[in-house]
Amino acid sequence: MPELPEVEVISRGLAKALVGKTIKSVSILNHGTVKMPWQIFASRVAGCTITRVHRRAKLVIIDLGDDLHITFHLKMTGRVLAHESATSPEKHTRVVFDLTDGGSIEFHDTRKFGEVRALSTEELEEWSFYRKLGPEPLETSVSDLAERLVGKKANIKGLLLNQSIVAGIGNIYADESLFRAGIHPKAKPSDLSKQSLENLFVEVQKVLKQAISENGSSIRNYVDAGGDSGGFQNSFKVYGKKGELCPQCGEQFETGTVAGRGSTFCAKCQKMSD
DNA sequence: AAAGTAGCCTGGAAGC
DNA sequence: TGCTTCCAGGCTACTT
Repeated sequence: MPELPEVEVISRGLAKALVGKTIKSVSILNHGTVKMPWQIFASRVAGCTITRVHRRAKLVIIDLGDDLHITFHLKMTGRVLAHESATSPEKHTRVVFDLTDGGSIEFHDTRKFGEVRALSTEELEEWSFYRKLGPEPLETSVSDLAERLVGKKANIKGLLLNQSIVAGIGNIYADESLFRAGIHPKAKPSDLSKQSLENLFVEVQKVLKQAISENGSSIRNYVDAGGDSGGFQNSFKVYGKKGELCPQCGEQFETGTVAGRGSTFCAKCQKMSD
């Protein structure tokens, strides 16, 4: 499931491949993927030239000039692929943007959770999901990030996953950051010092940066814009390590549901309070 | 206010 | 072997 690092890597790859290219036409193979009237979507993007590709939270955003933006939310299994020449759609290809140079952009999504839109700048800024997004964790100081959690009584993992508090963190990087910071996923910020919360975000930033530098994590079916896998999954310390032993203390990792998600953690190394 | 859960989807793994 | 069940999880909507 692509999170901030994977979406960042995809966006950078798409930017290299696509800026300056022009969309000729669109084929919508699964109408449910396009979260707006499909005729409007198709007519808006046809003939437009790609000026920039970037990321906000877990959204890939392709700018078509100053006032039109294609947004892709990959959810669990979405992929955005840039092809240099004609390719035939696969079973799970949902939307194809044909380019005037013979290439294409393919939105591939096994489970159909992914969402694609083409919005004006005003529509984008008024979109409730977009409007509520919290700050980017790599563009905000750990002090400011920690301040958003201070005193809260909900479990900390749920807060990290809440996109309106901090944008871009999902289950993998939440578990990894909490383990590295030595904080239990069910700990409450109200039981932790500001110092501990700042340290958590130091670890969040380190983990996200390392994952980006290793081209993201490939579990299940993540691939970048060119179809290549990432390498950060080899650096996981807790995520998906159910039944294994903690490398720090040797105790067996615990697993359970926290904030509605599968969670793995070390009950000995990860504290509930300061 | 906050926490829990169903639902959206599919395929791969596990269980029988 | 082949069937059924479970599980993965980002996000919304609804309930407690």
